[in-house]
Amino acid sequence: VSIDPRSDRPVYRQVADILREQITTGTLAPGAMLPSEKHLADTYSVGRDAIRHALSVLRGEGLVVTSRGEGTKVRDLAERRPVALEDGQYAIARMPTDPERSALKLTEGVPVVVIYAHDTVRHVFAAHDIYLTK
Amino acid sequence: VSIDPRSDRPVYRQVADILREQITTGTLAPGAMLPSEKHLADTYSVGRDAIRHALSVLRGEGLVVTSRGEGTKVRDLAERRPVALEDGQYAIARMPTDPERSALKLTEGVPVVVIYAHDTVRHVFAAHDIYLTK
DNA sequence: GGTCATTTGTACGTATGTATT
DNA sequence: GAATACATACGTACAAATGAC
Repeated sequence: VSIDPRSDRPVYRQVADILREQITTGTLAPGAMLPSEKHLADTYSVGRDAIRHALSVLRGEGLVVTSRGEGTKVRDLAERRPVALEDGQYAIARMPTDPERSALKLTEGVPVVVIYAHDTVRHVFAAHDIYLTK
Repeated sequence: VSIDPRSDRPVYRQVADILREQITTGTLAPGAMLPSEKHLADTYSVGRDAIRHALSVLRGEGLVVTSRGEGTKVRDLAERRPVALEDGQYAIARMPTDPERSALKLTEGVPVVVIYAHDTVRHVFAAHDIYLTK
């Protein structure tokens, strides 16, 4: 499993593919720490840019979580929990605003789901924590 | 309106704040092109990195769309359309996979909403195109 | 409590590829 | 074809958070 810089597929996506494979097959188990960005960069002989971009992809997919000063670990895919929409409520998905990121302790690349009732915000969830039902 | 590199608030967020302000107040009207990344970088005396990061934030919020070789323009707001969840359907939000990005012509930083019926994907939407109702 | 090494976050620069005009 | 604009990818540097000691 190696990186081809000349491939049409961007390097950062190749790295994301490799790590995703390791996560979904269990080589990297839930709760396990990934190697540091520097270590990964050295391992695959790519820049830290590409590694960070790859990790951002995986965060967006809800596969890993990253903490500053600590590192990146495999999420417990334990489960999204159901959230039901009530009458008169509607939901949108988008990237979080700054206060939302702070409140939910979200890292880069993680979307939120916002539930409105009568054009007022009722709930804000990290997207990978929930699924919406009728 | 200027950037303070010594502020606690990251430069890219300060830039995003400025542009967001201009969009929401109408200084940058829907459909209007933003200055190029290079132009913005020169204007605010920051690196292109910070500009790109700022634009990524705005894309995630659904405020602008970016096309390679063309530029970034202000989205027509208030054009999310309602999508109703049917019985047995559920929806999740996340960042898109690669095929999804291609199919929907999404750029960096834009989440998707995926509708499932009986654990099978039924629809995939760019998050900023829709809102979900019961 | 304080110090240090480690790790991620931000920010700059440069270069090259690719899509659009 | 040429110019413009975004995408990717490398490098460097420093700040800030964490954990170990």
